[in-house]
Amino acid sequence: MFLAMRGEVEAELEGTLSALGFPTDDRGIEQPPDDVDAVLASSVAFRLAGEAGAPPPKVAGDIVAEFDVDACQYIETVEANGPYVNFLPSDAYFSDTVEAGQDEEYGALPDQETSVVVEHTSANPTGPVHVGRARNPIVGDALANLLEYAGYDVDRHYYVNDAGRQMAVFTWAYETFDEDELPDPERDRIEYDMVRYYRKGNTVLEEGEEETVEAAEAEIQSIMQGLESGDEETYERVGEVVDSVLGGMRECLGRLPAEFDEFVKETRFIRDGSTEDIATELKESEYAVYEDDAWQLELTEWDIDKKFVFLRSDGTSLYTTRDLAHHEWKFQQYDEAVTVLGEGHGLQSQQLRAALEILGNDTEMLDQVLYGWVNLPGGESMSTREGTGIMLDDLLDEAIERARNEVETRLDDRIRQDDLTEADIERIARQVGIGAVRYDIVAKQPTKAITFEWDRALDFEAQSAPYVQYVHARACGILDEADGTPTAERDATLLDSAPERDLLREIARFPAVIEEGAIERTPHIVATYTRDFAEAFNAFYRECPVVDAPEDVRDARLALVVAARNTIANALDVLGVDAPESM
RNA sequence: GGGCGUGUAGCUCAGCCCGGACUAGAGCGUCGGACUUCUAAUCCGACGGUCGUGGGUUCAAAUCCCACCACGCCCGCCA
Repeated sequence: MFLAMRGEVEAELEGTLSALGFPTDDRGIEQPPDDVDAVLASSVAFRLAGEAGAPPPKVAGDIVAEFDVDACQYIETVEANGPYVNFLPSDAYFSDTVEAGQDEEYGALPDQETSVVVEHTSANPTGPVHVGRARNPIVGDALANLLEYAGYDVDRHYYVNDAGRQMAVFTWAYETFDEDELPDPERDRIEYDMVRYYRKGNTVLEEGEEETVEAAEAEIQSIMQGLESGDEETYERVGEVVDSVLGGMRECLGRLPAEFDEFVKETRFIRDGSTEDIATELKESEYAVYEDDAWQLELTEWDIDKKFVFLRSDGTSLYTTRDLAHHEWKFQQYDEAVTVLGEGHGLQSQQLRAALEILGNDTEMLDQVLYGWVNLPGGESMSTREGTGIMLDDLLDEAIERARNEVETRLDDRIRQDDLTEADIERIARQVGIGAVRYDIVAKQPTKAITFEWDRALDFEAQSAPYVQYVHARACGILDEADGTPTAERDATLLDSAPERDLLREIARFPAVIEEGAIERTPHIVATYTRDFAEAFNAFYRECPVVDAPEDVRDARLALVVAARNTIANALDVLGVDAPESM
């Protein structure tokens, strides 16, 4: 109802300002601080004071006098408080919020009739997913969820870099070394098995005998040429390595869970000739220069000093050239494209954007969300090739293990008699453990750098997933105890205490949080919201008994609890965090 | 050197895009309280801040502009 009320305030305030002869472009609508009863307020009187030749409070008074409250369903009164114009909610605001909240889909916005592709993770298929990369699927998945809630038609893509030198090295190594030359795999899954060849190959290339290295380089070059020229046999050889490693990584990401609608291979854009077409088109552009035997783009017009090489001196394409074809392909199929990528790709993403513009694309369609690295204490970075870093599998295992200990130590203190089975304990440990990891990462602005520390990543205290999950479990506990759904007869005017009203206000603004997060591409504001919401719910829980309340109050409060449960369940769903019914 | 990002309580972070009720909010930690009650993974209270520094714009700056400092990332015919 918040969105509806904001619409009313926007429209009526515009009319009011216009009637008073003021400009209407700046209406100064904002959310007042917590200790003010209003849902919305306007600070426009400040800025109009000069024009009106009157002090702000006088202007605010004039606006209040002119404002037509009767035209608004959700505004009870408008009042001036010093220079501010405050809009207070009507009974309908609260009762409609209760009604809207009964919908299990509450928070989902109407269909925007816009398709958007969210590309995230896209880690090179060289080995197990480590924590340094894990921020990408967690942020990307939450962003995709958020856009879905906001009414967009979302596809999730993983762009597979299967055409670069890394994969040629990997293929050569896989075909060259015997299993018995390698250490035991760290975990029984295919990518842990495979990465041993990759690491061995890189070690040999760095430290091996000259002759060995030369022979290897020749083979690697031949694989790369095979890929570039569209040789079927080469694709099959490389594809075997790529597909098996990727299969394992996919299982790992599935634990988060992060799932994809499509794995788009880079080689696809070589094979269909689109990369070559792009290169031809770029050569003809006014920004193209041929220098040092290579084709480059001069991008100073975009404030990029570094020239962008799009064809090597041997005539082969580069990663970013292929990515241009990839992006044009996305533009053809979707209305908008969002890419989540590490901050290391900052320059490349600027070059990509500029080149797409040169090719005549509307780059407004493209939104690149950058996130900072996750480093090890001491500033060491995580590397698949070097084998440094914390594996995501290990982090998740540890998180589940610690969560299980928490569940078990609390078992004896439980008041609620719902007899958790071993399977329940396992499930809760998984929900809480993985939820804590995801929440910890998604709750922060992605641009902040993170240093990985076990205890911090696995902190189950407040401002973490379990804190919010507990609210959901409490709401479920009440509904469980009340045994049965609330009757259709519910009178929202009975929900008139401060904790009830505060909770309703939080419920009411959930759709606005979804809308803002989707527009700004900031899933972390949903996490911030869940904390505010949890605070409001816990105050309600403390002060307003539900099950033992008089019948009419009980019915109203049960409906409120249902709305609260749906809200927090969906907010957690956006974040990709499970909502346990019991914990 | 250039580009991008970050800098808010001892620690981890919201708030900054779009200036206004901010006398800057949370959590952790510390100290002190609350379970015969719908789950205490909760709640209540206390302590804790030159919002990196300096200038500027404005009636009003954590928020906008400029300079500087610190840290991170990038500046490959790698991906």
